Amino acid sequence: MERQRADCCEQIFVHEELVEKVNENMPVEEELYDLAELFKVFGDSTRIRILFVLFEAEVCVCDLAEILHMTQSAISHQLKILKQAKLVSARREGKSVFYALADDHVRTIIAQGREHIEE
Amino acid sequence: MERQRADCCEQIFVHEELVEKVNENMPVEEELYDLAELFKVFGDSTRIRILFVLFEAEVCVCDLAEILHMTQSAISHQLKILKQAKLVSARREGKSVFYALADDHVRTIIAQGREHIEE
DNA sequence: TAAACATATGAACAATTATTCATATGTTCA
DNA sequence: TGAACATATGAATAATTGTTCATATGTTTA
Repeated sequence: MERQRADCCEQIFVHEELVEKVNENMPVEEELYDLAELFKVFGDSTRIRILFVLFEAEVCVCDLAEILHMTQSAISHQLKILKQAKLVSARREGKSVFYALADDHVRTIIAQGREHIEE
Repeated sequence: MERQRADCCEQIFVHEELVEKVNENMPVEEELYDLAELFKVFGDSTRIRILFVLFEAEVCVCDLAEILHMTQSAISHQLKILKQAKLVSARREGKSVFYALADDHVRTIIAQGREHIEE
């Protein structure tokens, strides 16, 4: 098996085999970007707290604001981000808009995150 | 069952029952913060790309830099963040330092993320 | 020990982002 | 229709963050 010389290292560490495997399994640029964007959404404790409320029930914006002791505007801005990431869905009922979890990936991802930090 | 009046809404949306359930299951402030910090680490495409390389093999810093076409310094800074989050582990071998995935939560979390965006 | 190599790190800069404030949009009801 | 309410949103600000550059630390070998 031919090996590839790495420009930066004197030693021959980068096997061509490895480079091929990486290139095979590395998602395309766009998916990498989308993945990072998705996790960025989980990377804010206000949004995490919103998700934990939605784990229990479908809730309207003003109740979220009240439960989390934050302004309506701050909650609304964050809900927009959660909705764009398709982590929550919105349903209007009269003057109010009720938000709910969009699917169960959210629970799994957060559960795995909790498992990781509890080690 | 007694219901609680929300200050912000005229309607009675916030049930005391719900508030109790939320307070029961909402992690404490510190865990919420740690969770958000963990997901922030996944929220950068350079770090995601590093993880995808480590899915295939244990790799040294300069090879990561070469494979990902980035400077050694940029990679090293990101590896520090991944290591602080205990997502990767480091092992020195002579002049080189080899990085590897720390555990399988990483794979699960990224797999769930991919599933979510591929819908 | 000195030189060469691999990695780590502090400072600086540009870019991104969460919240606040003011206000706009959308809905209900008198 | 107009007033009251619930939500959404643009602009501004402060705080955070990824990369680069220069350099420090740690290791090997001649």
